[in-house]
Amino acid sequence: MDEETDGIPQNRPAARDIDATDRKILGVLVDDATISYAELGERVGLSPPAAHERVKRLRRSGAIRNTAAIIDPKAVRKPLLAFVHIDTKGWGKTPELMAISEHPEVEEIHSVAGDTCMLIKVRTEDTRALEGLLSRLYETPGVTSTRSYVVLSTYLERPVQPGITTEWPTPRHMAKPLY
Amino acid sequence: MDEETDGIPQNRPAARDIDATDRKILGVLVDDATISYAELGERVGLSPPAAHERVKRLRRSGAIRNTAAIIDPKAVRKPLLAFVHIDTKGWGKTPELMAISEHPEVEEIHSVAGDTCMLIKVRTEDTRALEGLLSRLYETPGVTSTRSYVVLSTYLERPVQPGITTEWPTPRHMAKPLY
DNA sequence: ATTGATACAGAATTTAATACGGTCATTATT
DNA sequence: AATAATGACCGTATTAAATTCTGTATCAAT
Repeated sequence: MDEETDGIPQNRPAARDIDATDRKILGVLVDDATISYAELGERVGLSPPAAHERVKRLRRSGAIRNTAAIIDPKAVRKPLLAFVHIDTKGWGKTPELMAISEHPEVEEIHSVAGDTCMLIKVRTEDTRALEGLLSRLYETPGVTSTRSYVVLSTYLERPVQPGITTEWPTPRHMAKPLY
Repeated sequence: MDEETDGIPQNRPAARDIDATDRKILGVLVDDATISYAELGERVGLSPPAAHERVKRLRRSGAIRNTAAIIDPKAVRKPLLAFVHIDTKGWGKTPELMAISEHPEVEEIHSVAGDTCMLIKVRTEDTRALEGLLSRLYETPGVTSTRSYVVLSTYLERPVQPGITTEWPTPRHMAKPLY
C-alpha cells in the first residue's frame, strides 16, 4: 500500500545505490517472492522489519518493477513462440510502437543495432493464430515488411538475475580498456 | 508451503482444465501477485478461501510456475541486451545446452526453425562484458560460431498474458483449416 | 562535540493466510 | 432412477505474517 501523491511515478530523490544486501534480496525474490519477510530476513541476515524496509525501498526506487506470477504458456494454450523482424524505415517511433504493442500477443519490442528493424517476440496458440497476427501486423501503419522465426523448442527462460556481473570484485574504474 | 512427498514434481492426476475464472486469476496475478486473497477473490467473484484454493491448484498443476520479483535490469547495472545466434551443427543437445546455460548472463535459449542454430538472449553490464561472454561462449564445447545482435532500445517487455487467444468464443474443433 | 539522518532490532498491533466444518451441485456407481 | 462420491464454494475460527511503533547504534555533516 505505497501511497503516491498521485498515480504517476515521481522523480525520486536519487535512490541510494544498491548494495550487496539488496542484491541478495533481489536474488532471493527473483527465485521466490512468496516467502515471508521473516524467511527473507533470515536468508540475508536481517530482522523481518528490516528486510521489509529494504524491499519497500527497492520497490519505490523501481529496482523491483513488479511482483508477478510466472505463467506456463502451455497452460494457457499459447505454446507457439516466434520472433518477428519488422522493417522500420522512416519511423517516427512512438505511434508505430503503440500500434504494435496493441496486439496482446506481442511480449517484447526491441530496436536492433545493425539494421533498420525491430525485433518483436510474440506468442500464439498455433501457426494459424501466428498467421493471423502477422497479417494484422502487416496492416498496422508503419509496418512495411515482416519476417518471422518460429521457435521449435525453448530450453531456458529465466528472469534477470541480479548480482552477477556486479558482484565482480573489481570496480568499474579499474577495468581499463587497452584500446 | 505446498508439501510434496519429495522435491521432484510428480506426475499429477491430469490437472483439470483451466476455466474462465482461472484465466481471470492468472490475468490479475501476472499484473500484481502481492494482493491479498480477499482482493483477488473480489476481483474474480470468489470468497477469499475459494480464490486461495484456485491459486493453490494453479500452482500445483504448474500453470503458475512461480511468483517472482521482476527486476529492472538497469538497477543491477545490466542494461545491455543482446540476441546471439549460435551454430548448432552436429549437436547432441543436452550437454551443449547445459554448458551454455551455465553462463548466468544467458536468459533464454531457443531452437529456431529454418536454420541449424540456437537463438539465445543475454544481458550484460556493457559491451566489454558482452565481448567477454561471447569469447567464453566460443570456448564452450559445441559452439562453432556466434553472431550477436545488440539491442539499442527496448520498448516493451511484458510477461505471458493469459486468456487472450483462449478467450475466443469458438472452441478449437470449430476452427477448421481450409487447407 | 552536536545534530540529523539512516538502518536496524524488538515488541505490539493489525491484517491476512490458512484450516475447518457444512452446503450445494455435479458426476459416477449400483 | 436412486444413491454415493466428488468437487467447488462459503462462512467462521485460528494461526501466522505483515505492518506499525518505539528505542538504539552508527555514520556524516555541521
